[in-house]
Amino acid sequence: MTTRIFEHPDLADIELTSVLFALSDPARLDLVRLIAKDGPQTVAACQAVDPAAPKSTFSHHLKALREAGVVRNEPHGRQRMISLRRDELDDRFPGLLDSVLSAG
Amino acid sequence: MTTRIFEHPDLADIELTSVLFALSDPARLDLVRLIAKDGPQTVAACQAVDPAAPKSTFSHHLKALREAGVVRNEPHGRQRMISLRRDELDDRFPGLLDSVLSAG
DNA sequence: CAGATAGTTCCAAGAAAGTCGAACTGATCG
DNA sequence: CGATCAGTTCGACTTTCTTGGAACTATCTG
Repeated sequence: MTTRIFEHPDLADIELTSVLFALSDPARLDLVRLIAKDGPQTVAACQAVDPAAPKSTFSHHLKALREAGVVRNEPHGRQRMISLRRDELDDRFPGLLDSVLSAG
Repeated sequence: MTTRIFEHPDLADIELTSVLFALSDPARLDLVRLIAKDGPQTVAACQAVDPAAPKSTFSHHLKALREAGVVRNEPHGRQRMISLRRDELDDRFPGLLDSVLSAG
């Protein structure tokens, strides 16, 4: 199913340690960097960060980021759009995303 | 052995994902908060964050933080002092520690 | 309706982390 | 020196992550 609406944690329920964990994987961090830079992307476009990886692996990383509250995953026609919950995260953890994204 | 000198990663070798991972555990994050607030502490004093936890468990967390480059662990008489590598981390990942520590 | 497309979910296997008791070691104190 | 103290390391066990192939589902296109 492509079009199902996923659960996303409420802003207030997002935990710092979960966010840190989600960002602590290089593949996931690369993905977050991509959508931070280029804006919302389809899953296929996101996969550009590691074209060799199987779809299922990628989907798992997306799930981890979504459940941690880092990313939104919403139906968009026959595709899905992945977007960063930037404003929300900035609100809840001021400066966190900025420092992570600007880190060399 | 209490007095052995441990390896600590050079600042340049500290990786963002490793730091994020080290901080993604609640027990370790609590510990980092403690020494950020109260300054360098002996291991025993650090254990105040979770007095019920066995020493060995605690020691493993310390090792994880040390190897990630978050913390320094140095001999001090018959004890050891645990200190936050704050200036170094601020230098390498500006704003990161501040945002993590100030997060509610 | 038949394909093709875009992703997810299921399942299993391997890798990595966390947990904790027990043994160990170096420094200090009597 | 012998005992104690402060912490680390070892070893075994359990849990959680990661990975990836295969099956599945929904949507769009012809």
